[in-house]
Amino acid sequence: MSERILIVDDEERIRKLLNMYLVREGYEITEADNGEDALDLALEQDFHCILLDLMMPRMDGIEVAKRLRTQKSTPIIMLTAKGEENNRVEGFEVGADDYIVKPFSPREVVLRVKAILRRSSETTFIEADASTKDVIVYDHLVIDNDAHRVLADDVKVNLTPKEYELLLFLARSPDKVFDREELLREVWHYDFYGDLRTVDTHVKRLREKLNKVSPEASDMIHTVWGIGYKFEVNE
Amino acid sequence: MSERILIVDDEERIRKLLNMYLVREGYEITEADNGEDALDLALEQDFHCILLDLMMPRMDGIEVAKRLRTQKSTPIIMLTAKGEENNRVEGFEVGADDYIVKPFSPREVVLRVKAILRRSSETTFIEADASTKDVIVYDHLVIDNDAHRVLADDVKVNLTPKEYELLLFLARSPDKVFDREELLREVWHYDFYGDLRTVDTHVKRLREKLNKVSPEASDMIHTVWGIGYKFEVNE
DNA sequence: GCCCTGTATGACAGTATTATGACAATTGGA
DNA sequence: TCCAATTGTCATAATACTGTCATACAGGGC
Repeated sequence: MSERILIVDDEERIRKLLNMYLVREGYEITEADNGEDALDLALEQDFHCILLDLMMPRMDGIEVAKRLRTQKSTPIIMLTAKGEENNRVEGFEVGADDYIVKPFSPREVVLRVKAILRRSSETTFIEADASTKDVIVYDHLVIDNDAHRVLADDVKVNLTPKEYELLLFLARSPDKVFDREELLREVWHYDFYGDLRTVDTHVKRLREKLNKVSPEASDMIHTVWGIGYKFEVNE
Repeated sequence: MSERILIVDDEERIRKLLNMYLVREGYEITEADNGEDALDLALEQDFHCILLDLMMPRMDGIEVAKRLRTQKSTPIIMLTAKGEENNRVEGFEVGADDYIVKPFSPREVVLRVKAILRRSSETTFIEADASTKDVIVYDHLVIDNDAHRVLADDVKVNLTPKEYELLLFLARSPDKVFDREELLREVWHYDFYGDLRTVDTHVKRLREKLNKVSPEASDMIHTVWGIGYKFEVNE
């Protein structure tokens, strides 16, 4: 029996994007494009989680959450545009369980949904994620995400935000090929519609910086001809 | 089996904030928005710790603590607004184990809760409080939190309260990056909704004062472009 | 080898982010 | 109350980062 998720956003584009990624994970999706419908749906059906846009015409996310909370405790993940972040606290006040700032990466949303569902299903078991320090270690490359620091052969490499994000994303899924479109969506986030070749340039700059310190580290970023790039561990 | 904490405060905003941070640490949370419910809950269930607001309608924290203490010795951390501090002594009289003044930093609360739980679990073993001395020592920088004094290359640096708090906060989590929002929440406390750039200005002033005495000490405060700041130890 | 397609590179202009300095508001004592 | 220190905000200057494009280069099929 798959878990049911309600997606609420007035932008169809966002709904479809989330839908696609969540269906792929096996969730059953329902969509609503306004707060009123969302509230009705959420009250009459039992969803396991609700992805709720903050800003919507007629009834906004805060109001939906507030009213829903008088009846049910369905987990809510608020979607909020940058700049609306001041509503963040207000969102938590009315009982949102998590917050995602737009534009998000679809993969990130999937991870958060999973986290919420896990949390609400196994309230007994605690994962001490305090100790889960976020460090990726390979022979010639270490990425410490807490410190936001990259070491190639023990030498610090200064990366720009995009270079860092790109490397982190690739390194988190070693040996998996991503095409440029996918990378733009994940690293540049969904609202970026730029030149695919932008990725190439960033890969170039990233390799350049790594290569200066450690050719081996630089070589971990492979070009897959005709497809895209991957972070290769073996060999 | 996770440890159970009861949060008692009439302000929902405060409850949610504490809830969020404590859940993240793996604690199991129960909330109450008034003293009567709190007392009932605390008597019928066994909590490992109670976060108790001092000022509440109907039955205040003092009264709750007093009555609870006739039956149980559950550790109590009192939450008290600035200006209510006169009740502090009275609070300790009725058996509060610790005191936190509002507005607090969420992280601070987590630390105190951990401390209380640690203390109550190892009542047999006494840790020599010499080791608990709150002094942070680095090559070019010493922060003596007992004396509230900062030495850069053995020279005393006069910092304003905010500068001091900022430095202390950063230095307590070396190599970890904090964004401006997080710093505002932790150093400026949860009720501050100001300009994010306020952080920049304080960092500037802090660096200025440190730099005058020890450029090395000043350089420990790193800007992480696109993210925020961190206190860097290595290199 | 030759061509076609895809990738790497280098330069540049535009954009975003941070540092700084000045000022007003606030606070905390004397 | 007034003064001095501290604090928050803002405009501006100084930096750093990005995306795009034109061009050079490389891989693969024939």
